[in-house]
Amino acid sequence: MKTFTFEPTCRTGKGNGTVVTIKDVAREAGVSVATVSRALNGAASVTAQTRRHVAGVAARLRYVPHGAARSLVTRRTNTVGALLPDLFGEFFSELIRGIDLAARARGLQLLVSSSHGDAAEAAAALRAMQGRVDGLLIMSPHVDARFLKEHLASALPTVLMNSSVADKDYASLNVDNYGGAQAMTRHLLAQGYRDFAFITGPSDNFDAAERLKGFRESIVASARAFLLQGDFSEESGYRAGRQLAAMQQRPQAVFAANDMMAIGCLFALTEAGLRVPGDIALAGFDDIPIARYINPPLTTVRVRIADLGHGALEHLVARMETMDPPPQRHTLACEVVPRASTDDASDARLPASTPHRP
Amino acid sequence: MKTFTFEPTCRTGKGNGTVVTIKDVAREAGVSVATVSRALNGAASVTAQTRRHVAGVAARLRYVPHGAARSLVTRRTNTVGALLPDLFGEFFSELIRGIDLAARARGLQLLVSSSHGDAAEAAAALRAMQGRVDGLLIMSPHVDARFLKEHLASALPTVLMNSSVADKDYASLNVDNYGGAQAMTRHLLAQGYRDFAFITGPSDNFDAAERLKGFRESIVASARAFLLQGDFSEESGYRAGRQLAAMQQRPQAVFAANDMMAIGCLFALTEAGLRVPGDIALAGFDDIPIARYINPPLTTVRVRIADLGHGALEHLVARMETMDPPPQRHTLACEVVPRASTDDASDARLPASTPHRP
DNA sequence: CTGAAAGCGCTTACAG
DNA sequence: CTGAAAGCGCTTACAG
Repeated sequence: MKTFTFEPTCRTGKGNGTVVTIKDVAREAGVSVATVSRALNGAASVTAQTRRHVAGVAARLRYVPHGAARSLVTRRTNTVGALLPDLFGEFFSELIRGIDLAARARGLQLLVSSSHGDAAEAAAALRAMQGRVDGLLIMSPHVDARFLKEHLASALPTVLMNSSVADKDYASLNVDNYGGAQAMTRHLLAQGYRDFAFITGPSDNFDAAERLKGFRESIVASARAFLLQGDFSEESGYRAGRQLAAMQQRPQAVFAANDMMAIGCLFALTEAGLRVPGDIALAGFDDIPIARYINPPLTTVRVRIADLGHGALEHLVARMETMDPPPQRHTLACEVVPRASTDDASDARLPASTPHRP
Repeated sequence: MKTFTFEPTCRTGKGNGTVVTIKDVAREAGVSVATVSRALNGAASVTAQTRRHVAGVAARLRYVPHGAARSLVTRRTNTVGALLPDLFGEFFSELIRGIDLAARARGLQLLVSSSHGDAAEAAAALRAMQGRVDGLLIMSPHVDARFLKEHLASALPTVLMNSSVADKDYASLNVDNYGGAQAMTRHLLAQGYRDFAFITGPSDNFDAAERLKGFRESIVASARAFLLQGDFSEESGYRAGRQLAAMQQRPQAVFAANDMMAIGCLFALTEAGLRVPGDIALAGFDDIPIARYINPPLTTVRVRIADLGHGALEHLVARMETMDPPPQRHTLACEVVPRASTDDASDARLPASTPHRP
């Protein structure tokens, strides 16, 4: 209530929208700013009575601490950054969700940044985040060990997600793309398929390379395989499917390096009058939600994407708490989900694929 | 190179990971911190030569400005916050993508927060963001005008997305749910359907209420309609579909308040041996990607979700630049996307739905 | 248990 | 064109 006549900005004014600071609260409450700080931050040394009083005044004034000021002195932002290549589609949706849930549980805010078309953009994004976060989660095809040494402050805790960086200085959490592709290949072999086509992902993509490697190294001597170049897009899968349909000697089974390509391929095959899996079996990788809904439902490798985000954040928190132990590289297992696209007899077929009158 | 023997923390040390500050750059460059600040921020008053020199030293030292310190003095964080109810699914994925793209283009960072199960959680999230962002994008079922007056600093620029808040004090951007439902209803009427079922969304959801209203107020006198309660989940759509299948007098067409319920409904209908649209037509709302891929492809109302995010951010930026004009309420149009689920003869059918041998 | 004071790393009038 | 100094809003030893 003590309003000074000539005070330029009405600091304690409850009328307009001027920012309320800790000083205003201290003045109103009749205590020092130190006491306000302690009371509001739950320091043990404050009387319960004082705490209540200060809290009441702060609430009445709608006081919100200035984050930057606090960060400046505490050296903590309570924020983690997530540097992602894109935000489009289910994959990133799930990834962010996993990260967000874990961050929330830890009381951390989440700063996101995406759409880095090239290394320069990624570097700019990295720069913009540094000095604003306590830790960093990075997923980017443009990022290698050299890039990180160049652009990342070594003091900033960081965890790489699905990264090809194998440098001892960086912690990471990767999906076991190799193991997943291997498991799928063995599954197909176990079903009796011996003649394969593999639709690859982009040649510069680490996930894609690992999946290809897992496939390649699991093919037994008695089987044959050839590659079709793709780029993870539905479009490229469609093109591959057209090629397959045009062949006179078609493979028995197609393994696409991701679900979107498998779906594109499926359209091309069906369009050409081929039945899946009757004429040709088809498998994907990722288990995106659509995989269950298409006709026939798609056999694929399930990647628990939200778990990747969650796990990476937990890993990051561990590093933020103590940078002492050397960075660790972790791997997240995936599993084969058998559905109708590789097996006519599968129970996994959805009712939608076998309509009949009652 | 001027290293002082007893300096406790090796500030200019390029060896370890201690934080480099503007002082270190100033000392190394042999200028004042003011000059470093000006040079790095592109002030016009600095010599090109000085600027180059300072920039070189800063780069060599891997200097990154401390965001909090800068924010404290500039009163800007260059960050906007997005308060969302959830991050699950295509809708939020697209929304965040739209926001992120627009924010990037404006050089703004994006702080996200989600998963507010109730008003208390939303309030906590709101609090945590204030004092850390220059503006706020809010989408939350728990937020009404009273909540905002209570928890939101009036000085913080804010834009509500898809909000029922009609208070003159708040800016907003809403999808035209009413108009979309109206357009779909008229489309179905134009196709000759006269007997409808409408599967509603959650009763406390604003989007759901607007869609229902749009449907209700567009039904002509010669048509009949009844409601089935849903909650936007696929599961609830499935239940509605079971109910429909069990009726002896089925409606000619079902309009679900969102695509996920339409998909659940489709499964139940197909499972019961009913053909869509032969026995019963089906329409949804949202045009999520799956809508195109199911069999038959789903007639729906397209909501340009990324545009909602993009538009809301642009609206917010406008308010951040000048709070002078009174808050405005904008609306984003949507459009009917006719597909096979309401029309056997539609060209929109995917090849996948008409397989045949060559 | 509380207060006065220093200081976090910046930017920006104010002089020169 | 550049520097010295004040100050942004907090927290935290340091005294009492």
